[in-house]
Amino acid sequence: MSLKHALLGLLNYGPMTGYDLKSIFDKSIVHFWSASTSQIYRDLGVLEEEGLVTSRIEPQEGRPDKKIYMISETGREAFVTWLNRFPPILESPSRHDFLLRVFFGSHIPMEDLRFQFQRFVKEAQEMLRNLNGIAMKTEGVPPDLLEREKFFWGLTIKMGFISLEAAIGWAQECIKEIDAYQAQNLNTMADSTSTG
Amino acid sequence: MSLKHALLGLLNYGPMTGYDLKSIFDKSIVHFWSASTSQIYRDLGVLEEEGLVTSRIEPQEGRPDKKIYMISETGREAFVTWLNRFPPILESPSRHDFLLRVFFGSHIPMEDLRFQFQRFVKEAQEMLRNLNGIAMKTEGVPPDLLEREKFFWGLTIKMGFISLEAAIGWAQECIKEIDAYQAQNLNTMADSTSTG
DNA sequence: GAATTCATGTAACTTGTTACATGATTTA
DNA sequence: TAAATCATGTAACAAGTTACATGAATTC
Repeated sequence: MSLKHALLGLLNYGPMTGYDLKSIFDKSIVHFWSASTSQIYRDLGVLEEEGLVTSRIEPQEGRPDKKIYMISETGREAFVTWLNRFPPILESPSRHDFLLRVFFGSHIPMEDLRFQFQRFVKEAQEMLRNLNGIAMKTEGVPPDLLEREKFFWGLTIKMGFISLEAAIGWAQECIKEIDAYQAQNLNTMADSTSTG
Repeated sequence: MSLKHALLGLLNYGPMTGYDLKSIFDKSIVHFWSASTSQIYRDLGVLEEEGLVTSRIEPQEGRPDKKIYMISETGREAFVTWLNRFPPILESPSRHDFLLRVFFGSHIPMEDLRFQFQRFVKEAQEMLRNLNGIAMKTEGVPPDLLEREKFFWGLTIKMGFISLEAAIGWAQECIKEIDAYQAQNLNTMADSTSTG
């Protein structure tokens, strides 16, 4: 359900094409909700069928005609209803590919896992740098709303910082633990060699 | 793809039924990868069609017959291949319902959002307490492997701690920012009232 | 006597991914 | 002249959710 509501949420700022919505997504919401182009176009079609958005065609020359979507009154209501029903965080399904692989880490050489943690740290640090330069696309947003909107966007960006920093700390800690584990195993082996 | 590989990964510990797999999931992997019963049974069927697992029926009385799945050699290879190909973390799609709603927070009263942050803190603290008492289901795991396995499980649990703590810190910070924002707005209003 | 555990799924639906198709305009 | 931007999607497939169906045995 959330993608449709994210689209409705963005359409509150004003009429937009699927293309506009996609580019706004990729500059802001993508940090906590990703969507592909095909999904956006499909869901816009569904939203229109459901009467939550309306559209008009703006003819263009040399380019495909624009199909500009507007949120309807019903759409606004559906959006606010959704927004008022925060689900319990336990119910939000979590999927974390990297952790799943770490869980099964015993099936690959420890050095390979260590390498993956190092890569994780580098990639996360890179993401952190990008987050510093983040600029929400504000073209669609009426200037009088912008200041207030920025407050909420800032809260989500802050979460980006905090969780990336936490993830980096975790991965670095894991590397230390791997090193300690391997050092210990070397000692154990040396012991058993000398005593056996 | 990941759910199938998670199932293969668990089947490395020994033959199991769909029911067993589900209960192991719900005690360990669910913290970073969730799966429903129907999904597990379906994917087991697909894995069998693909030859990555085999199964045998164990008749029971008074209960449905057990269908016990075993990983095949091809399955083991597919699992290790998957495990060796960690994807870039940027490519792992992230979906965070709570953040999506915070992003659109301007559309509900600030007190309501504040309340949701408080609820978030409480729920996350509760999860943190549960994580303390976590016990990976180890019945299926051969004792000689257990110690080594625990090392990797420990790394994922540590991530649970760190990210929950980070999330709690973030939400508390957000509550402070909301209070500051509202105090500032009150002042501005008072100013404009006194001067206007 | 009620709830939980054990044990299997199917069916319908929604959501998300990947690959494909088209083509002018603008910028580097 | 190559790449990026603008602008639309469709089709096929994979993955995830929700609701339903069955029923004995065990534990509270």
